[in-house]
Amino acid sequence: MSFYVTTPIYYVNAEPHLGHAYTTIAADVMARHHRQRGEEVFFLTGTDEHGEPVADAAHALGVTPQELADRNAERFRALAPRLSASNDFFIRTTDPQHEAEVQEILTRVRDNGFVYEGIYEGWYCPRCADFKADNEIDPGNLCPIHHTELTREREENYFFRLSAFQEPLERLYAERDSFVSPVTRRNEALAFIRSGLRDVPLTRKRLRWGVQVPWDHEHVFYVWFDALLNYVSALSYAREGEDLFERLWPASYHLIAKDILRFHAVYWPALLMAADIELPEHIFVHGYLLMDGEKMSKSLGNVLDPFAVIDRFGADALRFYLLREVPFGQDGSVSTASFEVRYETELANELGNLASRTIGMLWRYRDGDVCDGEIDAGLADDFEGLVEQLCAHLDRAELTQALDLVWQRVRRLNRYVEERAPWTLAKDADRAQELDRVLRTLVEGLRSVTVLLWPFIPTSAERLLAALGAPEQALSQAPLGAGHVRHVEELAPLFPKDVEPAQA
RNA sequence: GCCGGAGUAGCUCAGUCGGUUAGAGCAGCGGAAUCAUAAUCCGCGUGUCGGGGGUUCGAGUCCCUCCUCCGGCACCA
Repeated sequence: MSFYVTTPIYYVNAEPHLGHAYTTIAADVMARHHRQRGEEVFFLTGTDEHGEPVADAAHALGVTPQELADRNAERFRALAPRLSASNDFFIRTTDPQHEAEVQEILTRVRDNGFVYEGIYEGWYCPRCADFKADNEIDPGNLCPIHHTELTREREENYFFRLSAFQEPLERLYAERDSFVSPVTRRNEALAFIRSGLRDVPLTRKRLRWGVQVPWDHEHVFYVWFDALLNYVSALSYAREGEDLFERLWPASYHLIAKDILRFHAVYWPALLMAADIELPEHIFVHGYLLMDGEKMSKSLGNVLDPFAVIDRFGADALRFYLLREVPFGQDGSVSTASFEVRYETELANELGNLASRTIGMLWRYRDGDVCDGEIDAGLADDFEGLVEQLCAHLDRAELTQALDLVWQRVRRLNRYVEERAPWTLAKDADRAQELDRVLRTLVEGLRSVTVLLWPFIPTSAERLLAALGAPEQALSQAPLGAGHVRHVEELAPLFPKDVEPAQA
C-alpha cells in the first residue's frame, strides 16, 4: 500500500506566502496520517522555475533567470521545514533530470501523434513580449500592464492535440466521480470540457527560458507542460539509483488551489493519456484564504504573516488554525484576531490545559503513576468507531472534518473530568480504586487523541506523548485502551499563553 | 448571457435515504466547581430554514418560479 501526495510546484517569481504554506500544511497532514497507517508515503513539493515571468523579473534585476531561480527556490525549500512539513523530496524544474524526463515524455506524446505544427495568432504586447488572452485585454485593445496598443502577431508553434481527448475526458469524469473534488470544482472542470476543447500551444518560440524541445531547438516547451510533469519526473530521481515510479505512481492526491484547476483537471489527464501514463487517483481543490473577506493583498496590509505566527506560537499553532478555521475545500477568512482566539481557547485552554490537569492530578494523587485496568465504559462509548470515521474523512481529504472529530473528544475529555471529579474521589480513601480507574481512563483518552492529532500538530503531539511515556504514533495504537501509559512526566504548558510578541 | 454553487440563530457553519419539539461552535447572560496555563463544566435561542407556489399523511430536505451573493466560461505559473 502506498500513498503519494503532491503540492503544486510553487512559481519562483513570488515570495512564499500564506497560500503556499496552506497547501504544504494540508499535504503534510495527509502524508503524516498515511505514515501512521503504516503505508509507504511519498510527499512531494518543489518549485516551478521556467517561463516568461521569471525571465522578465530576472532581466529587470540584471541577473540571469537561473540566478533568480536559484535564489528564490531556496526560500521555498526553506519554507517546508519551518512548517514542520515532512516532504520526501523537493523538486526544481531546472533539475537536469527533470528536464530530460520532460523531453522524453513529450517526445513520446509527439510519437503517439498528439503534436503538430501550427500557427498561433493573437494579440501581442511588444513591451511584455507576450501574447494576451482575450479576457486580459483592456478596452481599446490595450495592454493591461503598459496601456499601449497591442499588435496582431503570428508565431509558429507546436500544438498539443487536446481536442482529441474531449470524449476520453468526459468518460473519465463519468466513470470516476471523485477524480476532482469538491463537487463544485468537478462540475466546473467538466463544464469546461463539455464546452468543447481546442488544441493548445505546446511550445514557445520567442522564449529561451524553458526546457528545450528536442526535435526543434528553436523552441522551448510551454511552461505548463514542463511544470505538470514534475509529478511524474520526480519519482525517477528523488532517490539516488532508484526509480520510485512503479511503486508510487499513480499519485493518490494532487492538492491544488482553484486558480490552477484547468491545468490539473483537463490538461494533465489529457497529457498523461497522450503519453500512455496512468492517471492520478484524486485532485483535490482547496479554496482561498481571505482576509476580512477579501483576497490577501500586501498593499491592503491585511496579511496574516505565517512567519510571524510561527516565530511567536510555533508551526503547530499555524497548522491547527488554518485547518480548523477554514473548511478545507472552501474559501474562508483568516485573521490575527481569530488566530489568537483559537490559540487561546482551543490549543491552550482545551488541549493544553487538559494535558496539564491530567498530568497534574496524576502527580498530586499518584506520584505520576498510572495503574492498569478497565477503561470507563461511559467514555469508551464516545470513542467507539473514532479511528474509522477519521480515516474515512481523511481518505476524502476532508481535513477540517477529521480534525473536528478529534476535537470533539478533546472536549469530551474535559467534560469527563468534571463528571467524575477526581478531586472529590481523592478525599475518600474508600474510593481509591475508582480514582485509579478515572485517572487511567483520562490519561488513556488524552493519549488517544494526541496520537490522532499528531498529523495536525506533530511537534506538540510528540512532546506530549513523550511525557506520557507512550511515544508510539501508529494508528493501530490510537484506539482508546490500546495504549499502556504507566507513568507520566511533568510537562511545561504545551501552548503557553504568555508568549512574547516576536521582536521586530 | 450561459453553466455551476450557495442563501439555516448576532457571527461561522452542520443538517445523511423527506419523518417526531431544526443543531454545533463562537460571542452574550446566569450559575457550579477548584485537578489545571483563572484553564473547566452546566443552564439560557419567539430562528418567517432567501420570497412565492406545488407534490406529500409529512419538506430546511423533492419540483417550479423569482430575488440576492459567489465561482467558471481557454491558452494568466
